[in-house]
Amino acid sequence: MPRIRHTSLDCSPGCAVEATLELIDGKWKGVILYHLLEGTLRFNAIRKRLPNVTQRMLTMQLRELERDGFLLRTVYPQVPPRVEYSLTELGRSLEPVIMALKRWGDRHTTFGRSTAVAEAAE
Amino acid sequence: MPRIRHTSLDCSPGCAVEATLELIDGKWKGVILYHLLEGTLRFNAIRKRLPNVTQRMLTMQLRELERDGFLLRTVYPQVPPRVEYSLTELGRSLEPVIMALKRWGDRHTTFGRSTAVAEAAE
DNA sequence: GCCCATAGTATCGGAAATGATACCGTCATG
DNA sequence: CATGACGGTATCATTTCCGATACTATGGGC
Repeated sequence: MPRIRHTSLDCSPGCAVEATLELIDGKWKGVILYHLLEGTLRFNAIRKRLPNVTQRMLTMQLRELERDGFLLRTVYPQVPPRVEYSLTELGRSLEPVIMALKRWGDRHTTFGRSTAVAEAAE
Repeated sequence: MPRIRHTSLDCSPGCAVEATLELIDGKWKGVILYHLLEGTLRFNAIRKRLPNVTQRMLTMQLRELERDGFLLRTVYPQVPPRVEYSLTELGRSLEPVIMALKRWGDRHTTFGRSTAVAEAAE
């Protein structure tokens, strides 16, 4: 069952904030989008970057992202199968959002400390 | 019960993205932060801006935001009580994130269409 | 004496999100 | 003939989130 879409127009300007959040919410979507910003990736390639995601969850998140128009799923009819995921224009339009999230995380969470070094060298 | 904090350092650079998302996730936090960017607000003032939030949920979200250091809760010992919420420095540091979310929402969701007009007039 | 305003708590329950585990098809390789 | 790679499904259990509703304290005004 898909998550509740933003159907009720009952809120103030801040609503756009929640609307966006809803779309990229879901435990793994943020990171998935982040990694796809760097280019096309195969299913297992994404999996390797997300050590704790289960196959099921990854599939689900990818399908939702596809449904929302953020990414394109290309199946090559080979054996073993080959499936590639890449961002659409709409997906790439999220870059400022993703990068804002990452930048904040780098500066203000314990996660960021490691990569903050690399970024400081910019 | 508080939500799971980011305790496991098991992920790649994209992790900062998720870490940030986790902090501002929770159905109302985004909008709350957005409204508080404009200044201090009392409990019921926030409530009026979020027509669909229940008292319980609003309290919970505010407490989590306070716990995470994003806002300050000031109680004035009066009757009837008066409680004011304002952003901390850390809270204000989220402004780029919130605004990126809002901007994207304004441009790409049906929510945005109305406020997009006002923004276009800038 | 009763009601109102403010800012909450307490309790219950249902729905949604996530996790664990097992299974599937096909071809190439050993 | 068995095994492994790839990209999944199916099923079940659990965790977490969220909503509805009722209840609370206190002082002032009627």
